[in-house]
Amino acid sequence: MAGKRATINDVASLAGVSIATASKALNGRQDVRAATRERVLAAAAELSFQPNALARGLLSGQTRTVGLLTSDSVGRFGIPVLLGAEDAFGAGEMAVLLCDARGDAIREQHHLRALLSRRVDGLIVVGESTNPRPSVSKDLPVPVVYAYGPSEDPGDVSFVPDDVGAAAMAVNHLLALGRRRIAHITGPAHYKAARDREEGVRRALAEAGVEQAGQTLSGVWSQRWGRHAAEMLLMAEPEIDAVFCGSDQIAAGFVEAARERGRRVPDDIAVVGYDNWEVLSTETRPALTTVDMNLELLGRTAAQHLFAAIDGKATPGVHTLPCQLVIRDSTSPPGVS
Amino acid sequence: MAGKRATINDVASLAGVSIATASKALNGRQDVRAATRERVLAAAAELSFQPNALARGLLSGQTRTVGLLTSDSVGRFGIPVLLGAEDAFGAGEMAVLLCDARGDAIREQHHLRALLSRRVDGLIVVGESTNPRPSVSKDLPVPVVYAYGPSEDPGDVSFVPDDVGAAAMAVNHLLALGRRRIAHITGPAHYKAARDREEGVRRALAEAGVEQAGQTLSGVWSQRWGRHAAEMLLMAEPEIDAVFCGSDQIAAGFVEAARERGRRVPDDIAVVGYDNWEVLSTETRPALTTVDMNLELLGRTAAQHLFAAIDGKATPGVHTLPCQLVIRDSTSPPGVS
DNA sequence: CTCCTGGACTTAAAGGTTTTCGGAAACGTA
DNA sequence: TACGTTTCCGAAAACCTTTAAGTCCAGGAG
Repeated sequence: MAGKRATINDVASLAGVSIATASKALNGRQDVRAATRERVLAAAAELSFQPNALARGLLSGQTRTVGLLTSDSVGRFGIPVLLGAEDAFGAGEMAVLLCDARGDAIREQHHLRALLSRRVDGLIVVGESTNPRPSVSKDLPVPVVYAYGPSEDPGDVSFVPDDVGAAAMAVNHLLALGRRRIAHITGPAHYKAARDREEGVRRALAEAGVEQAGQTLSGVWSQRWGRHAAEMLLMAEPEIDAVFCGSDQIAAGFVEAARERGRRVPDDIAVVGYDNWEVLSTETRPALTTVDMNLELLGRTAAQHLFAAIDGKATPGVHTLPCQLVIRDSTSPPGVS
Repeated sequence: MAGKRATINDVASLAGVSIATASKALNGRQDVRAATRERVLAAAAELSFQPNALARGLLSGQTRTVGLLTSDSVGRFGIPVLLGAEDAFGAGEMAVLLCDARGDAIREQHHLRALLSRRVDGLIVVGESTNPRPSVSKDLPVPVVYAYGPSEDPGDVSFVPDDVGAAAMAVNHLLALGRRRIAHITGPAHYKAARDREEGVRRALAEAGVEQAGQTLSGVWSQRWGRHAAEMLLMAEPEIDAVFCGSDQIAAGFVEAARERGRRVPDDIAVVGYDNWEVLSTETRPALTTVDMNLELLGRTAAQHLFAAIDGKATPGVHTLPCQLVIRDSTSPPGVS
């Protein structure tokens, strides 16, 4: 730990100029002779001078810092968004102040105050699900962008994955493989994600004039439920030839249980998962065809729009971003696997 | 987005006092009459005044902000540490500035400069493995604490999980169950974690006077390698009755392959994993007995010691923190499962 | 010679808060 | 009345940087 930090004053003294000249030299402004600039730069290097961002921020009103307020401690959604946001900021020298509210509204309020008092230039709020959440932007002096979990207020800016479209895409993929007895297993119905994905299934099947195999099975997002649902489904609808699962965990459970009951995946039953959670999707056998929600893209987009909102104008509303179908072995056409 | 933010000046004007008095009233200082304080507080509330942390930090030299510099984009280790740190800071109103270097040294340098210019009070550096990493603390004006990946410089403060002790604990658990033919499958030998865990195995077995079943199998950390290693091991050492795996992924792969070869877990072969990565450890069948590295505790401890280092004195050196064995079905005594 | 131009540099203000120190009022005592 | 003490409050400096405005000087044009 070195001693006191050098200020621009020290640099100016060492270079034998005023602090104004030093400032101009350091910031590449014009009214400075080349020789003088060089002297200042040398002095700054010698003292390893770092401009004080607080003083700069105090003056300019811009801190080049944004807050990221998340609710999902586990980081399942927050992390990719954070990475995407960092990506978008990266070159621009932005920094991210990260707060985790852990689903607690009063802790969220607390963090919000802390961020505001630190004068962040903007805020990204990441939800723990795609269910709309209370707006936080009321009377806030900085722009806010919602990622993954949209704001209830349509006047806010929100970015969410296109669950409906992605589910339709998954089902269309199964249809293109010639499968016609398609079932759907998903998570709790109080998740908008589950309802949206079901809606996508319904649309795709309706468009193709195909009947869904059995009712949609709603449970939880776990592997255990995937196994349980598989047992029920294979009993009730033994002739199914494809299943679209609402999460990779459910899909992994389904595959395991189906195999134990003598059904081969993908030959007898093709399986599509959701999330592209790689520890599951690439490691299970067969590797899972699954929907990737492009969360990093979501984060990047949110960050870019936060930029736009900061210095220009925002585009209010809930924007849906396309997902991507990652095709792996669990839906290989017969004979290819 | 509301208009301009209220300053302490506005509060003072509204309350009809000077800014000095307003400051004292807001900060709970003594020399201000109760009635006056109340007037100031009311004015602050009416204007929803938030003190400007930049101005305060500029004056006091303390920003109540720490930087967290991580290298593992995926967040496998960084996130729990972050949570633990937030926990330790939480009440104290600290904020965390998060940067991800993504394993790139020059990006790390870049982030470091950014954090320093923002005048963070301290730094936590999270490694992507327990391999010692180059020190970053040389001539830094703020204290640094290393978590998970220790610094190469013994003068720095580092906190790492006790891999050796944890592996010994796992093996002792297997020995206590009466298992005597214990094998070890782990990750790449260039990981210190793999070597440390192997060392723990060796010690525990030596202490019990038991011979290890076969050589330690080094591969990668994946489920695929777990399956592959299982095949090799069951061929070479068919009579094994326990396996200690260097990760939950390896363990999950082993269990799957072993079952396919007709070995029952835990009746024929008891299995212990490592990491307590819950999506694997609780969801596989049987649920995995595994080592939890207590990463949140690690983060909390690192944060607490950063506090100590900030305002007092640090305790240099590499500190190992105990891990915990989480016992589940994969090591149930026969007849219990 | 004066006036102007433009370049190179300096002075000073501003940004919001905390803190030190001094001042003023009120009150009690001589 | 003069003086000391206590209580409350205000003026101003300090933190560090940027920038608008001002100064000074050399050199060119008239």
